[in-house]
Amino acid sequence: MACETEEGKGGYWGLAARRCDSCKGSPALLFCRADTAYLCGTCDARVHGANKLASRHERVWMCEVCEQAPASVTCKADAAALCVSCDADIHSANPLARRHERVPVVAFLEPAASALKSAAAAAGGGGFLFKGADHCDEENEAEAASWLLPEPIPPNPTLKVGTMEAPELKAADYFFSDVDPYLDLDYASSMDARFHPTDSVVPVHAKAVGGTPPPPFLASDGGDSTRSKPSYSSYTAHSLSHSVSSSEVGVVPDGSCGGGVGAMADVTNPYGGAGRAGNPAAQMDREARVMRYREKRKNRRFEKTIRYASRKAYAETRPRIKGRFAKRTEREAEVDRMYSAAAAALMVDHGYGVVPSY
DNA sequence: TAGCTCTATTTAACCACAGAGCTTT
DNA sequence: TTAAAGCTCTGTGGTTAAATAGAGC
Repeated sequence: MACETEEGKGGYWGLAARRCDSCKGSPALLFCRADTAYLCGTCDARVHGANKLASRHERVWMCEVCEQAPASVTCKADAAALCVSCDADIHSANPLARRHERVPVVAFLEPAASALKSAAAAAGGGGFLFKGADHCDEENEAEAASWLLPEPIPPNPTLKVGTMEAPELKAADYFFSDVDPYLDLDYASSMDARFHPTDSVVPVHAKAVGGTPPPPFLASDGGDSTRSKPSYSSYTAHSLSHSVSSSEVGVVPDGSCGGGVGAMADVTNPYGGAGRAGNPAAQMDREARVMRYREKRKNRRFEKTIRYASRKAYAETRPRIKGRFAKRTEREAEVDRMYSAAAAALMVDHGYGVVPSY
């Protein structure tokens, strides 16, 4: 799948990617600091493979968002290399984005293709670079991208998957490697509805801290909190998810689309609306929505999360018959009540306060 | 190559009940 | 306007039947 299209169409959203300073034809893939030049993969290999001195030129990837400037930081949460401008724009958008851990981009000396492979390996195969090598992902991305592209783009029969010398790969495989086939740009509203804040916390915890949200569980590896998995903490998972959704909605309104229905309608008809692709406002809106979607996708969790720890506790202690919940017998209920009363009294005696009766 | 059988894997439904949230008084 | 009572709905986990996929003949 190639996002890059015929000459003149340029990069995504109609924003032309910066052209290679050498061949003037292909989109620039990287920036050579020594030469102060933007180069495509082919020209990079040619220029920096010419001699030993040239091969020691430090190069950095282009910004994955604007494709106009060299990347200056790598955002771990977004798994994307960003230029100064895009970094500022994106990470000042909302509180969650501001928490993204970013590290200065590391220049590389090896040829672009090798650097890509290294980056892909470093990302554990799931990184933002070189994902086009995965055929299944490529198909899914193709489908997803087909929903997003402002205009239908015929597949490029000359493009081979994983052929890194094809600079066209960059725009598609780098940028859309994050696009989920289950594209749902209206995800925020639906999730907001589903996880209403008033129903998203374990009540006991919320009360215990007097309304102040407990600190989120951090990843055991000490990594950045934006990507950490909560360990048995429904509060963390859902309060975080909600904050993402609500903040995104606040930052990037759907504009003229008029809410969820409109947004979805726009997605389902990406080619609709004559002249939309050429409408800067529409493009910006589209860009914002895709960015919002990517942000959500980064925080999406597929593992089961527990919203109510107390209910989990009840469920685990509840009698079952062939896996199904069974009614407690009167005797069991009586024992349970006695135990609960005794436990409550014990806790009161020790100053723990009264716990909800089982 | 199509059709059938068998095996392995995945998915969804079922159950009772505590508690949140809403409505009524 | 506030508080209390009553009602409705949600979420929780282990088991199992049903559905699906794959292999072999």
